[in-house]
Amino acid sequence: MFSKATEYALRATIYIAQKSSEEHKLGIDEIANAIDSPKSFTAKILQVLTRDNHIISSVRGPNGGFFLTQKSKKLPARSILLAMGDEDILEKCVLGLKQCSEIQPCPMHAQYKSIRKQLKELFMTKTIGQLATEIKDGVVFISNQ
Amino acid sequence: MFSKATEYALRATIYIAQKSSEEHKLGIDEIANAIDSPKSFTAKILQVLTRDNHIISSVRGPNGGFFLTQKSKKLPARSILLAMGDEDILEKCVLGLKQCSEIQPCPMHAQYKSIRKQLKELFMTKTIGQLATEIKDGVVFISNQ
DNA sequence: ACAATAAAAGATATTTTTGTCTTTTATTAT
DNA sequence: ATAATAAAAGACAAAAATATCTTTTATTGT
Repeated sequence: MFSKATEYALRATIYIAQKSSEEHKLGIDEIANAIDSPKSFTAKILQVLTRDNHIISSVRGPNGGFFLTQKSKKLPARSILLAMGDEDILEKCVLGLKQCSEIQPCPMHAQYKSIRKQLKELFMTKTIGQLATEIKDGVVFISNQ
Repeated sequence: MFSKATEYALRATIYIAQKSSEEHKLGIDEIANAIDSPKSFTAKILQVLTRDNHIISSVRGPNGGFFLTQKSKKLPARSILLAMGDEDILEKCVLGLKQCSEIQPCPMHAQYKSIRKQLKELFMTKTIGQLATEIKDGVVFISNQ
């Protein structure tokens, strides 16, 4: 569905949203470990989300780390896909046809459009904070062991 | 959603199903041109579908080419995904978690499982022949121009 | 038999994705 | 000020995906 980078971005952001605050920031070691992702690669991804997209916040030095502002927690999950350049799936034709549309539908269009719409709806309505809360509610912990 | 290879595989197979018969086979040039894919790369993909998976049939030499048997037209679109090793999307967690399930759901599981189910249903019920017929019915032609 | 045709097979190239490692910069506590 | 800490930045490496090109093999019509 998504690239590894986008998967890590989603998992990391949700994890940070759940565990961090402005007073308690998270280090890259803890994050990468918790979401089962390669540390250095994850650091690069967090850089993109932090520096280029301001979805995640960070400070350097002792007691530094990553955290999410309340404002960021209100962002839809889709904003992570946009930041990672991986939002095509919410828009594009299943068969990869450029001109696929209501007027020139591909053979799967009629049935697929509803699925794509639901997927888009999911990523547009669910906020990062909501996703983090669903973990807090005790349902599950992000880990891949 | 799918890899380029899988997109080409789906488009090519549907195109061959629509245009070919045991009496009228299609050459790689026509196919690659019609579905807007790189010729040699498409040839490799057709090899996989032909030699390894027997979804497409082929004969060499003059009047040779690719075609689909009636039996193959009854295969579900999913069989192409399986052949291309790209069926993960019908099974896996959106966030890429290995243990995501009803018991250990990821924060998106509750809503995503319905979408994934519909996608799987689509690829399991729609046959290659049905997809080809939807084009024949005059709705659209596969091309990316 | 022979030439022409078209897929099969094999080798190679390019690009993208994924991943690692080292150095630098900012921040903090002592 | 200085040392310790932790992210930022940059260079590099490996793997996978995408794509191209050449040679071989099977088949057919003459």
